[in-house]
Amino acid sequence: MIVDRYSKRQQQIIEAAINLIASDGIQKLSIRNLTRNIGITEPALYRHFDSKQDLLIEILNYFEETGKVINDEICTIYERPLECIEKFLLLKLENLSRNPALASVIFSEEIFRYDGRLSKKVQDIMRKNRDFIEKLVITGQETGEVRSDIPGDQISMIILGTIRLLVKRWRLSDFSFNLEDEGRRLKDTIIGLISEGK
Amino acid sequence: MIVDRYSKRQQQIIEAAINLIASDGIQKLSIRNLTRNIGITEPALYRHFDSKQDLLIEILNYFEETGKVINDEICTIYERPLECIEKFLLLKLENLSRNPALASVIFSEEIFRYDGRLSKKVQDIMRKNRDFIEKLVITGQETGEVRSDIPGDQISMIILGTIRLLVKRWRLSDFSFNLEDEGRRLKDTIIGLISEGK
DNA sequence: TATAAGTTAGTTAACGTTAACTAACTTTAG
DNA sequence: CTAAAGTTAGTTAACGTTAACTAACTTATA
Repeated sequence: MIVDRYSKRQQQIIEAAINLIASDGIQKLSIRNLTRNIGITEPALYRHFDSKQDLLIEILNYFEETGKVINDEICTIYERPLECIEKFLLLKLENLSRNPALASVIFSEEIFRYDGRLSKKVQDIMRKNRDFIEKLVITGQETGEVRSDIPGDQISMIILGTIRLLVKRWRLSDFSFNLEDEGRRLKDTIIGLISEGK
Repeated sequence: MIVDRYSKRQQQIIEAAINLIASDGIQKLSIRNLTRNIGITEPALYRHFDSKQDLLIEILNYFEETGKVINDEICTIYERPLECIEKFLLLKLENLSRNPALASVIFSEEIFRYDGRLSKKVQDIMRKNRDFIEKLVITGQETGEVRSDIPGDQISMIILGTIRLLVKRWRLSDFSFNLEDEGRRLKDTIIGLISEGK
């Protein structure tokens, strides 16, 4: 799993960290916690990662890469922009559903805020999704699939903002509802809302 | 300012805390920081608040109360639900614009996540806004002002989610754009989108 | 047998909080 | 009206805990 540029132990550490983040939130992730969970001592971790920051960066990298895989996949399989937006939403929701830790990480900008490298990375990930959707919306407006009476950046803000809030509520409710089901309903509404003509 | 149930010193502490939160984020707010900023020693703070948690609760109370004042004001001045939603958005954006710390607090659920009292309070505040908008949307649908082809809860999610994302971007960009201007544009779009007929 | 991966036993820095005490007021009592 | 008693708001010094991290030594592996 994950990526082959990591050793077995590194993969194990990253996976354990993700699981801990998923269950207890990112700010409960300490080296103590993490290493105890794996069954090694704290200093042993430093044989595999130079610092906690480095470990967190690798976790963010992992999520960034899986996100990229999703986006690339969409582009090769589907052609119509509106269809791509639809698939984007479905795949992202599915991905979050399977990796609740990702929801924790997505909403941790506040925690990373004053760590330059980490907050830059989180913002990068956000920006990539934003750019991806915004481009789809704009080409959709050019092909006439997406309504043109609203600026593309606003449409993308509506799409991402709405989904983000759904995910936030899912997380705050301790994942108590089915994200994919609710997301599908919301996706249908959003697609209907931004389509040209009725 | 604030409320008269606090002493001068308590008000000063609360205000200083809000300013520190605005500039450095909520998780940089330590008793050390705060008291140094005011010019008293750490233990002196405990003459005015029993614990840090108590202080944070009071800060949240303050924001909750100003939010309530806004909502009550809207209800007495305006009648048409759509008009109320419009004013709600404008007043909230104005309030955030004047109190950037509020944006920090709004997005700190992740930090409070494992403090029962604090996370409950934050969720209360979120829920109040949600209920307020959802009710307006539903009565708007009944009076025929708001489109009825989309469930009310979804419309309220679109409204709040979109605005939330705008505020989040404003915060992540270090308040680098004019929130009220951008918000007004977005508000017009949202109102157009949810109005019945075109 | 050298190196990778682990251990024990620490370090430094920060956190919220408390104990013990004091200067400067205000209130009460003789 | 003055002196004792009490209150308010502050001080210094320290507490116990936790955080990330490290130096030095040991074990396991290729």
